Amino acid sequence: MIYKHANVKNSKRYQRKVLGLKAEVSCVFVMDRIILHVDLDAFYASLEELRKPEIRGKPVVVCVYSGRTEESGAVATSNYLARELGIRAGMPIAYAKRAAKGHDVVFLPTDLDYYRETSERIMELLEEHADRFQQVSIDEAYLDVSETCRGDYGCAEKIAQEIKQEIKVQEGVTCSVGIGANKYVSKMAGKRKKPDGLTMVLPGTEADFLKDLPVGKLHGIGGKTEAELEDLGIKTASDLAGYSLNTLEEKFGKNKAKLLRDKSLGIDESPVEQKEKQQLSRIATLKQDTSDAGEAFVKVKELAEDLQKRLINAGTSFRTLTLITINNRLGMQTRSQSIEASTDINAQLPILENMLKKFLNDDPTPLRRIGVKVSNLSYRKQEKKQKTLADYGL
DNA sequence: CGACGTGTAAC
DNA sequence: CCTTTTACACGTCG
Repeated sequence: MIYKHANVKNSKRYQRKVLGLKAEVSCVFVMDRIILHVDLDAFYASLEELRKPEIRGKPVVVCVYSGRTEESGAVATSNYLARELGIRAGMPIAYAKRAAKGHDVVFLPTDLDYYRETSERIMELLEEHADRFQQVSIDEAYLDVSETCRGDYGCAEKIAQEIKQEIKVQEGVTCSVGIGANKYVSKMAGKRKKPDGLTMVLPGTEADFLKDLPVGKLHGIGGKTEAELEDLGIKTASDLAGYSLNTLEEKFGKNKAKLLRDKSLGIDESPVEQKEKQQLSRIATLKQDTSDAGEAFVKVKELAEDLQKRLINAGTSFRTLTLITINNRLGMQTRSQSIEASTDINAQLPILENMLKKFLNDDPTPLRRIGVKVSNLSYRKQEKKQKTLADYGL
């Protein structure tokens, strides 16, 4: 038995089977996969409630303060009570305060170290239940249980229940789990019931499960694409599924058209695998807008310092350096330059300084935010080292 | 093709 | 008057 995307050579089950079959190797069975998506519910807010019993039962809003004024910044996560007031992730804090007026809402700053620490323990716990594992963010992961469950969705459901129970008991937080035949379907399944949900989409029922969803709710389709689809009269997943592929290709190009069609039907072949980071970046809001290169460069040096630490932790060199600027009208621009592989950003500071000067010369619109990115990374091959924070870049 | 800049999307 | 970090696709240029 061979599983799609299974590491065939290392699979004991495969070796047994092949050795047993000997001559029959040319006949290959491809087993459908079973994937779990686990999403920790309102993670930051839940952790704050966990350690601050006095705020439980209240709307809680965890914020990223930019430091510009007392209240400027955005919402990182809100708990479900706050969401009832319309307070959502990404919303400017000023708007959230307006929505909170007259209610007993708790506003807190993020404590990323605390969240990361807890996340790391939970991810380790999750990984133990998976044949293949992929952490996608601080609060989300995919688990491939194809080999363990061998097509048995009851088995997958049992694993999901165990996971939910363990996380609840050991860490005191809830999660929502989606189960499906691929990553995309498991993700969409998990969204169906939150918080503390468990939703399974059996193979063959994907299109039916998705059919009434507005296209903007499909993972990977955002506001822009939603608007373009709307122009074609496409509102729901089933509209999209029934739409002429030719016409989609004319509007979106072959690749994106295929992607859209797949999303409408619940098709996704991408494997569950932990990927190496391809870029590292830091961006920050300036205390005040400036078109003075010297002033902005002070911040660049700070950010570079920080990136340098992460670079060393990750054990990688970079070949491309990018200066990111966001002006006071919130337009983003980038200037990048490729160099000989380097492991030391500080040695490349003059390059950043030049890019910044040149940039402000061409366009002196005052900058609001500034950032640095390194990409084109190559990892030093390393002896099997301990799994550390840096491994997942959290 | 590689380098560079932008746009979209998700967290 | 609005965060941060990452991925990836696409257009363009030389």
